[in-house]
Amino acid sequence: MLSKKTIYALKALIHLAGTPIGHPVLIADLAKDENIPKKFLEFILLSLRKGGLLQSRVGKGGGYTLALPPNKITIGSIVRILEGDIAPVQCLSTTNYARCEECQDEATCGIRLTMADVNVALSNVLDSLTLADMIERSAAARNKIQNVVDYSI
Amino acid sequence: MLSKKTIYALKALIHLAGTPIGHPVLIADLAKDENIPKKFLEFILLSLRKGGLLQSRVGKGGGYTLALPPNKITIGSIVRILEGDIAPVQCLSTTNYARCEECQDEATCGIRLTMADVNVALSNVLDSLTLADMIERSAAARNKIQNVVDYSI
DNA sequence: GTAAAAATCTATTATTTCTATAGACATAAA
DNA sequence: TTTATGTCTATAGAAATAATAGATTTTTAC
Repeated sequence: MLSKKTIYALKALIHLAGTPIGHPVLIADLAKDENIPKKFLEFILLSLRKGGLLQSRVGKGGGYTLALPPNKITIGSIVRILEGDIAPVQCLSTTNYARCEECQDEATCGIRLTMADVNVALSNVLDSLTLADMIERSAAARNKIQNVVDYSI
Repeated sequence: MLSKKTIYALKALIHLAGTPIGHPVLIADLAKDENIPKKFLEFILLSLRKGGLLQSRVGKGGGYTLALPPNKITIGSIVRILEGDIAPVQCLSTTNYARCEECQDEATCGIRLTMADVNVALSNVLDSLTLADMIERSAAARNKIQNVVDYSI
């Protein structure tokens, strides 16, 4: 289950993707528009910037913008930055590996060997989806509803 | 990331799968053999029993046994019992649905529409893997190592 | 060069979830 | 009727998540 932090990040990124290029968005505005606690959002945006997904400018006229086009920002990269990892067990993590206290021998641990499949499946789907997909799907759903409404009138 | 509770459950189930049919295992023995805090394990086994994966008998000669053959116990069912759910957002959960406070309209929420794909991928892999797979893979890995050792002598 | 606008940093608190423990209770077998 | 066992209720401790506060630095514009 994704944490609130990650959901906030996704909402913020979707918002930023919808603003014209060259127009930085203020933390305060983003917080107000998306109903995210401002100080918490500060921390989230900073993480995303350090993770390479956002650019920021300090001072008057500053704010946040995407560092990449939306179709180059994968959901996987977002989740990895905010949740620390994707792997179902830490002994499978590449970015955050730790030996599992619970098993004697990693090489023959059935849990690990099986969770490796889960890890691959999850990584594949998360890395194949992008911010652009999120926006497209939302728009497509809105269009569909709009058409149904038009017909029914 | 799976909680310790779920890892403990997997270890316990693997252990139970390895004991002869008709021989219930005591909580105390399981706790000792697998290095799981006894009281915590009690709670876990009870959850698994209520979830239909284990059978128990009270009193002398009692203990726990699997309620199903290992190839009928999916990893998905285990995770659902211990973690409550698999869905990445609660508004996609079938067993534990809750409306998400963060979105105005579920039908057009880009996060939800995208996470639906993740949910399907995750469910598919978790429901395709079973306790028997865990055991087989562990055995296969042990065999492989054994053979390598034999050759090298 | 000074004032205002903005992000950034450090620290702390509050809340929730996860992990673990204790003790009383119920059930079944010998 | 005693002993062995799982079951239940309650609670405590630890860790992670969510949120807040205030001081600091950077940049622009006047």
